[in-house]
Amino acid sequence: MPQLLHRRGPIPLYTQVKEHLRARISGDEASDASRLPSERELAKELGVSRVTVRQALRELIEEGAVFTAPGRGTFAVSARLAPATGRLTSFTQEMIDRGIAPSSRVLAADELVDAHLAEILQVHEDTPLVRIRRLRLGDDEPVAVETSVLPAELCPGIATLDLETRSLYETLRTIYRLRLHASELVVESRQAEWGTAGLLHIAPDSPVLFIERRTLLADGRIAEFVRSWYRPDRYQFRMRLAL
Amino acid sequence: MPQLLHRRGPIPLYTQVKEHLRARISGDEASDASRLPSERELAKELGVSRVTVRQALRELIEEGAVFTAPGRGTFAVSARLAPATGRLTSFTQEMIDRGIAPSSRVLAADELVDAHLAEILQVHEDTPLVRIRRLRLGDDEPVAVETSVLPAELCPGIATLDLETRSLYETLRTIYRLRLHASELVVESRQAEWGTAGLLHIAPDSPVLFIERRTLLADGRIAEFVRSWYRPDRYQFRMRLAL
DNA sequence: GAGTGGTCTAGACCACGAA
DNA sequence: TCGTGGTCTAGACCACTCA
Repeated sequence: MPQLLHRRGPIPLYTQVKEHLRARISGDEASDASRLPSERELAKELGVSRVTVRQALRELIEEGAVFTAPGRGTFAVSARLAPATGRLTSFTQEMIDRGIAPSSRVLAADELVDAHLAEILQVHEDTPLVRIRRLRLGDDEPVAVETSVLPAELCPGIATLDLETRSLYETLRTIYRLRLHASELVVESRQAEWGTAGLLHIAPDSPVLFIERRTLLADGRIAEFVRSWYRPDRYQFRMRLAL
Repeated sequence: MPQLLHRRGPIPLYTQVKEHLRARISGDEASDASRLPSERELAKELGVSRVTVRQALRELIEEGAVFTAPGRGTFAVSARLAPATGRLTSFTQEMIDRGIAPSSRVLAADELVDAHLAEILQVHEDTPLVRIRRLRLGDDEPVAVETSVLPAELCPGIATLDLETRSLYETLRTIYRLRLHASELVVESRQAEWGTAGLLHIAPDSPVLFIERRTLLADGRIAEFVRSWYRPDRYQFRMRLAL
């Protein structure tokens, strides 16, 4: 058996096992719902413990790439693209995935104090906030209007940075070292207001997809509150969820 | 230390540890982002192995209830409701959570053969299909119109069962023993068609939240394809996602 | 340097499914 | 009956954080 696994390297063994299994699965595309070797066989074959194999399998299960059936075995979910469940992609990534060139135009970026917004962000009502309003474009056509509000202390000076080509998430992660943890979304169907309709080049009162998002840090603090209005013909919200 | 854990019972130890920790977290609501005892302490205190504690913690992390910081410790994400990430709740459950009494009226249930629908369900074009069209109500007011299409072989005779009080998911799970695995969703904002608008008691062309859903079995087969039209004032799509 | 979570090992017993 | 995944144990070493 080839020695594929690096035991001293920086990559955990179970990650290597996972990649090995992923390659194996996509190699066998022909066979439908093909069974993988048992956990014990894999452990022996790769020279690792069964616990390590199980950790690799657990992550593949979470991604929807395989499933287990107690008493029967582990099976690949083949013949389909299996995007990870419950993961959120940014506007930027979403556009790239669809083969559309994303860009942004900053309409406004200012600092303010607002009791209502402070309550939404769960900070004291006189906390300074940053508000960024952007027009999101796909292939240079308007796709969405987006207003982000953040506590100023989390990202001092963000309004002066380049927010037209860089993703806001990337900026928060790399420049401000914030560990973004989860998002809470509310998705609605609404009528476009006059101003929004004008920016999106649609008729006032025509339907828009309205998404409200709060992004949380690992410790539960709220990093940003975003309201987005999407042109329904240019953007649909897609998601894969576990049951 | 009290003997809280049943070792012979049907409930896995790590589940009991998880519930113990959950109770402990919600007990300490006052202390903010409070640190939990270390994994080794918990293991000793509860008389289980560290691996078992880690499995409990892993599930709490997935639910967003705690987070870990290597070298520092494990912390509760306190002072907030932390719904599980990436989980989908049924219409029935969603209404109950909001304190609204859900019900349904079956508008039509028939068997058909349709090449276009068969393609969506990824079955042969002359496969018999079942189509169920329902009006979903909350506190006896119309909330949504929903059309479900399923391969007839997966659920023979379903059209004759009670679909007004029982959830369709529950019926598929308990009566037909189908293991529902994941859903793929597309959420859009649309104008209401004439017939849909009438059923929902809204004006034609007013915005509706349109959700298209394909539910997959563990082996990748498609169990159902659902199109739903929601009244935007009575239903918003809520979700918590990992980043 | 002491304590933390992250990784890894070599065993063990159980319930379940298939032959 | 035999093999499967599910659960559980008692250890071990590592990189990291914090005092």
